[in-house]
Amino acid sequence: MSKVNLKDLAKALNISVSTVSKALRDSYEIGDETKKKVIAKAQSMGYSPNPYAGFLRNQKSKTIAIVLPELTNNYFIQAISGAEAIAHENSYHILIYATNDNKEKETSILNHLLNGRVDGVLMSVSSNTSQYEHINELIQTGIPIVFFDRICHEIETAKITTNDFASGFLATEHLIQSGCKKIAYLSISEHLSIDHKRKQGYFEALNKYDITVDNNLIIQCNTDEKSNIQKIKKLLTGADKPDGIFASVERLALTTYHVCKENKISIPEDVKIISFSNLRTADLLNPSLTTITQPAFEIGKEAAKILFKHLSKRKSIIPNENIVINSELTIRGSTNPNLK
Amino acid sequence: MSKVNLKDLAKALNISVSTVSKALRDSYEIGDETKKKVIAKAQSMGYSPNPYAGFLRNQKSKTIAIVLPELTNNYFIQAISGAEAIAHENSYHILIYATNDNKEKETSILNHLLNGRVDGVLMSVSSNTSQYEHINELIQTGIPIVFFDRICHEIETAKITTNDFASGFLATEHLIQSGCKKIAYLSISEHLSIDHKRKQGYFEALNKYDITVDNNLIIQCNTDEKSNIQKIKKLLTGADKPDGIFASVERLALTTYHVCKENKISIPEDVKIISFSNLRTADLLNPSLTTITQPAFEIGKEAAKILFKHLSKRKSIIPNENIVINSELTIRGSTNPNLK
DNA sequence: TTTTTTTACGATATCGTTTTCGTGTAATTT
DNA sequence: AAATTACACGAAAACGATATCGTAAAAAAA
Repeated sequence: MSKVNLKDLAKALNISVSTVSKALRDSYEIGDETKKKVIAKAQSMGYSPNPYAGFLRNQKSKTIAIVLPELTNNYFIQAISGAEAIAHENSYHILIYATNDNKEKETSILNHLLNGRVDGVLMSVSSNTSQYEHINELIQTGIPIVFFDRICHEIETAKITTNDFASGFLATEHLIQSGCKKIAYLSISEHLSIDHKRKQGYFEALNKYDITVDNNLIIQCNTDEKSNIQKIKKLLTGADKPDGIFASVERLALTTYHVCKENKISIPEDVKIISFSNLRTADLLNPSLTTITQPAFEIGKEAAKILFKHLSKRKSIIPNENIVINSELTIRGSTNPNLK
Repeated sequence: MSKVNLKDLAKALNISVSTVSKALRDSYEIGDETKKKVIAKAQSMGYSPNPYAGFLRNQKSKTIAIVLPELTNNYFIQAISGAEAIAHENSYHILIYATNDNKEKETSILNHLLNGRVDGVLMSVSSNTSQYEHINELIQTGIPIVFFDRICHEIETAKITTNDFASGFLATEHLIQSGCKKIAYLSISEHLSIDHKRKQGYFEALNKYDITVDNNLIIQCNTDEKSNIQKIKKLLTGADKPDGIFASVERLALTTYHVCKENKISIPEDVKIISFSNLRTADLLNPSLTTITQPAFEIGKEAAKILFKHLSKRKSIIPNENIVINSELTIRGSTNPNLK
């Protein structure tokens, strides 16, 4: 009913607060009989320790933050889900924050975390973040951070990614082997390392097959859906249209699908599409979408595991480490008419 | 760098801790000059108040919990996203918990919240929850709960839902008007009020058009995907197969799509499908899916707003209230071959 | 001038834990 | 019997911020 604290318990048992506390924490200083009595009473009175009092005392909050560009994104949600599973195993709590891909909000959120509200942070940076003082400040305060997916190379800590370069290469090579000669790349942001690596993979594949890079085929997209539609429409209805598209993220592939539908461009006949994606309905789309799928759940789990490993060691400095978990190519109808 | 507290600030300024505290909270007791000095120093030393100290003092954590059956669900994610927006406006923090649709985990999570870790809870109950002591206990501790979507009628508080009955009716009527004579209902759980209401709407529509209810067409599904596939396959390949399916939740519609694909059953020619769904790719599916879409983002916002309204009033008891935000029917290819 | 009020600040208790240290009793050693 | 050690517990000081109360000095009222 009303909240029971140690004092109430002590009064009910006619012993001191410190004895109750020690009994509940199974201290060697307390006799077995007393321990039993205390535990029984705690049970019957429904005692549950006030978390904040403990945090104040030990400076440990048993809480981590997950900071992400957006929530309505299949990849991030799966990653959160993986991290949640590990957090629950470790009796940790998760605070969640969305930056809306906005550096100001991101900075504001990190500043709110400076004061010890959380013991550690899992983070994917926003796509327009190119300076990192706000992140460094957090680390210098002694709050460890683990990056996943949209990482910061400039900061020394653990980073979990997928094999972006190799996957970018593979995706592009798959388009080439499917007969594409003119392949466009839909870029999400020039500031993001993942985008850069995927694009490098794309270049490498073009190079291997002696295809010259055409800068007009590299479309710089952003978070503004309408402008993306414009750009992709222009690309697909222009004079020099591509026969293959490699979308760096799921959202851009879906936009492309919409543009194609709108303009009666048929996939894969007119243009083949491949995309990084964690869409569960990829195989139900019209046509089904060929994807590079990241093991998002595993990536979330791994990031959380590394963070907890260091938290339990009371080491706030996480040494630099790059962990790569490979993505998988699944060929479907958007690159192969037989699988449509 | 290292964390600065009030004491450090006081020492640096050569004034007392209480003066610093009051100056920062803009108390009338403190002179303007002192205030300015304090604020400037706080800025320059990077002072940020320790949240837990304040919580201990005022018993307010500025944190709420969102407790959900699962995270990898479009509806819930949009709802979280809506709640997050409101929470951020109110400078509140969000703890997130997934019950995995498991009553034990749900109970364990709520028990962890009993001790004042959060000021309030937004919740969608797990589908196998039929007893509510764990929820009542939380409320009696003085922690208000607002339900959304999967609500508990038995508990007196605010509840946000969509017009489940009317939408169930509308969905079924749409199938009937599209020519269906034998309509199956895919139920998610017999314990859930949303399922019950949607089913009642289904009954009502059948009744209006003089179609007798056939219990063999009401398929009781659950969280086990494999068993659902079995049941739906049996339904669609059996002797008495339906020509229309109303899926109570998105997941079951997607399972049905998979079963149809696997067994060469064509939608909408062989069977028409309508479903409650918040899938962003509904119009890109093959065929595009006719949906009843809940305004999930709005529902999350509304739930959070109501909770915060009561939290600011310091009233821990939220009077019973049923708020309904209507869903929208979008007709697409799965019920209309022309829109395929 | 004396008294009252206002202004501006400091000392301190408090929130609920944990933990260090102290202490009285009983058990063991010399 | 005296001295030492172990045992079981209590008192009290933290953790950091806040709010109540008290009190000098200055200002206003008498």
